[in-house]
Order: sequence, then structure tokens, then C-alpha cells
Amino acid sequence: MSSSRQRGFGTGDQSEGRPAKRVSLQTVGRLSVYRKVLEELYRDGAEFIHSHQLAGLVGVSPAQLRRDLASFGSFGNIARGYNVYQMSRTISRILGTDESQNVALFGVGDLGRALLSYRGFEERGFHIAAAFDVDPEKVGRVYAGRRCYHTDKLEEVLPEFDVHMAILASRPEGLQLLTDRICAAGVQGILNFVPKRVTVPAGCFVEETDITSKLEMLSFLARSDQVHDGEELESAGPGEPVAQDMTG
Amino acid sequence: MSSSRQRGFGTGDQSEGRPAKRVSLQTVGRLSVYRKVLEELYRDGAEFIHSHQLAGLVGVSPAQLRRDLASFGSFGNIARGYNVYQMSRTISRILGTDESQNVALFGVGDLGRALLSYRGFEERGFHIAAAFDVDPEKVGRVYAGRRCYHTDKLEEVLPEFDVHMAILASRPEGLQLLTDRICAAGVQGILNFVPKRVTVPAGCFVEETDITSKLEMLSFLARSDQVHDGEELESAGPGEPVAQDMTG
DNA sequence: TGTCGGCTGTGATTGTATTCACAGTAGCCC
DNA sequence: GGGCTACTGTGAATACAATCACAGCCGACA
Repeated sequence: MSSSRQRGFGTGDQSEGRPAKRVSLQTVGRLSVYRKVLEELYRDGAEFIHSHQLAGLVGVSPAQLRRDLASFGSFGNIARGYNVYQMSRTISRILGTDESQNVALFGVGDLGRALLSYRGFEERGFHIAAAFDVDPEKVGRVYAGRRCYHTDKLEEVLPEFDVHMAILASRPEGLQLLTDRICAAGVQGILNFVPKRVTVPAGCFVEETDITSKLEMLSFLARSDQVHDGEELESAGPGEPVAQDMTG
Repeated sequence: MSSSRQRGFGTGDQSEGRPAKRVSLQTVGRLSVYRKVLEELYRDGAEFIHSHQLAGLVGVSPAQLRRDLASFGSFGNIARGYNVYQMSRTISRILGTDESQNVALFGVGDLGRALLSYRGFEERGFHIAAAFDVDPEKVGRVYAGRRCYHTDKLEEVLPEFDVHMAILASRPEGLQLLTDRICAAGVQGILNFVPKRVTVPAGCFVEETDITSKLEMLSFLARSDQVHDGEELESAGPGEPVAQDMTG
């Protein structure tokens, strides 16, 4: 729902005659989780793991785990299971995070600064190489080791740092124009924290991260659960036809 | 994929014999977007809107929009479309955000402070009423108007503020124990920013927000797109069977 | 007041994700 | 070496989400 491509997509034509498998975004999202857990397992000294064990740890069904992995080839040893280290490495290669890649940050407000000091990015192969803002107060300053450039300079700076991914944490004004420029400068992936939808040209991808929307979903779930438990909400609980007459 | 309930769920038995409709989480997520756009439209003075217009604005198909709304009853006027104001209000009621509700924040680190100063929550009906941390430096201080309590005091403080939703932005250590306590204290919805999976009892819900995971998805998408465009990656591009022999 | 255009709400259909269930087999034990 | 166990990988089946397509209706306009 949040990606610019809703559906599965081809993973490239195979040189062999094998049919091009299609991988869904949800599968990719789960791969990411698998890898995280596998790394913990590796640190704990585990060498092999079975699908039902790993599935239990990440909270999916064993069948789904096997299916996800099978999208990319044959990973497991029938009797011993999956090699923890190899599989972690393999998923990294699939995700493209086996080598660290540079990321640009747009908007050095509260959220931007929090992201700059977030260690999780480095740990998983992403390095915020440069920050951008339009505020003259901020331009030229160094935040957590990263210099802040003026947004107008992005066409010069992005190639300099070989950046192909960007994080948007700026003001909503002019966001689409900014996005257009970023894409034109060679960025292919955009993680958008600004609660404003942007569109990107073909070949680029956006992930929206509207945290308030997640709170709204939780609010709905908690509410519907109350109703489910037998208590009837007097005023328009979910499931009730709350719209009586909207014809104005 | 990130909620504790993967599937659709009943929305409560209807008093009439009408079958209990099931609403998927994805529908709820879209409702949230609809409402956001409807509010902008309302500010711009729009009174009625047709499904294809609104659908175009939020980037879904008109059929899907109508289907989403129909899950909750009959909203529209056949000839004039949907009443912008009424529909916005109605979705708020469905989501449970028609009245402001209090939220608790756990962890006043960089991210926690960014969330405290984020205006988007208030705008959409969520008020961070209290913050918690274990750091004696932080306990007792006031951040953006909100006092920081010691995490040990949550059982006292949460009922005091009538809190039923929580945001986790703390250290990963002991996160599950913290979550258990929070749920026991009456919280039904948890938004988890910590990159560590937690489980909750029945009747509670978690939404995971692993931002690095989103970057990984983007990395994969950008990469697979390169392959798609004809360029063959020499080393294990997505779609290639990257796992040769994992039998150790 | 009658006719017509175009919209909503929804049954039917299609497409996709997940689960089931099992064939085939690697490793282990004797 | 042979037999047994239980795991993977995958075709088949199921469940679910999105789309199609149209009946029925509302309001506009003559």
C-alpha cells in the first residue's frame, strides 16, 4: 500500500529458460526480518536452523518461510536445515545490503537529527553520508559527523557521495518538486517520513512511513476488539453503519 | 505483516441479522489516507466528491475506494457523491479518533524526543500525555511540555492519564518485559519503533515500524530494477539462485 | 413531470498470497 | 550398507484482496 509498485514484479529475465519468478514486496519485507533474526542466531553460535524453528522466532508459518526462500533458489539442506551464516549473507546479497551504501537525508529537524544519530542504519549497511536543509542556520553545520548542505546543492553533492537512496524528513511544502529533483539526480529509492504523498518516475520507488496512520490503525483495532468482546458501543462502533444520511 | 493479527477480523455482531463484515487491515490503513485527503479537501471548501476523484487523489482505484467504504455502510449519495465533511467525521469515528486520546511514550532518546515534538500526532487526535525512561538524568525533566516519569511508575501513571496506547522507543533490552507490563496496565495498542519483535496477549495489538527494513526493501527494489532493465549483475542479483551449496 | 446521464453499491470474476500435504532425500544409527 | 526419521521444496488447494461490470437509483434539466 505504501510502495509505488503495489504488485509483484519480475526479477529479471533468467539467462536459462527458467521462468522469471515474481517476488512480492511482502516477501522482501519478511526477508529483512529473517536476516535480522539470523544475525542474532549467528552471534549466539547457531550453525544450522530448521524452517519451523526460524519461523517460530519471526512469527510466520514454516511453509511461508520455505516459500519465501524458495523464491530465490534452493537454500536448505534437507536433513540439517538452513546454514545460518550462509543464509544471512545470501539475504544480504538479495537485498543489496552486503556492501554499505550511502544515503542522503533531507530535512534536519527533530526527526532528521534523530535519524542522524540512529545507529541501526550503519549496523545494517546504510550510511547517511550527507544531510540537506534550506535553513541558513543549519547549512554548513555538522550533525553527528555529517555535514549539512543547502538543498539547492543536491545535484552537486549527491553524485559526489555516490548516493542512490534518500530519506525525506523535511517540511511538506514543495515536497514533490524536491522529490523530482532527487530522482533526476539518480536516486532510485526514497523513504518518505513526510505525511504527504509523492509520486516518482518509473524506475524509482517510494516507501511511505506515516506513523500517525499506524496509530490510527491501532486505535481502530483496539476499538473493534471491544465491540467484538460483546460490549456494544453506543456511538458508531466499527462495523455499524455509522453513516446515516450524507446526502446533505 | 506487522500486526499481531494478520487477518481480517469480525467487526462485531450486528444487532440485525446482517452478516458480520470482515475488514482487512489494509482497508483500515487506506481509510486513514482517505481521511487525511478529505480534511485537505474540506479546508479547500469542497462539499462533495466522487469516488473516482478521491481515488485519484489518494492513488487507489475507484472500485477499491467504494469497496472500502462499503465495508462500513452506505456512505454516498448516488448522484452527488460523498459528502466531504460527513465522510471525514465518519472515518474518524470508525478509527476512534473523533475524540483526542492519550498516548504514552517509552524511551526519551533521540527518537523519543523527536516524537514528542512531532505535531502530526495532535493534529490527528493523539496526545502524548506522559513519557517514561529509566535514565535518572531524564526522569523528572519536562520535554516539550510533557513530564518524564520513571518506567517503574507506569502502573500508577498510565491509569492517571487514562492511557490505552503506547509508543515504544526505548532500548531493546527487556523490551518484552516492558511490553507485558504495559499491556497488563490496560494498554491495547502498541506502536513499536524498537527493532525487536514483541508479542502481546489477545486483545492487544502491535504495529512494528522497522525503518531500516524499509530501506532494505527499497534497496532490493532499486537493485531488481537494474536487473530488469537488462543489465545483468555479475554477483547474485535478485532472481538469481544465489545459494549454491549451503550444506556446510 | 418525464427522461437521461452518470454515479454508487455490490455480485461475479480475476488475481495473488498463504497454507496444505506429500514426494523425494540427506543424514543418522545400527 | 540399509533402513528410518524428519526435513525441504513444491504442486495443489484454499483463503483473501482487487477489479470488473452492471443494476438501480438520484438529481438535473427540459
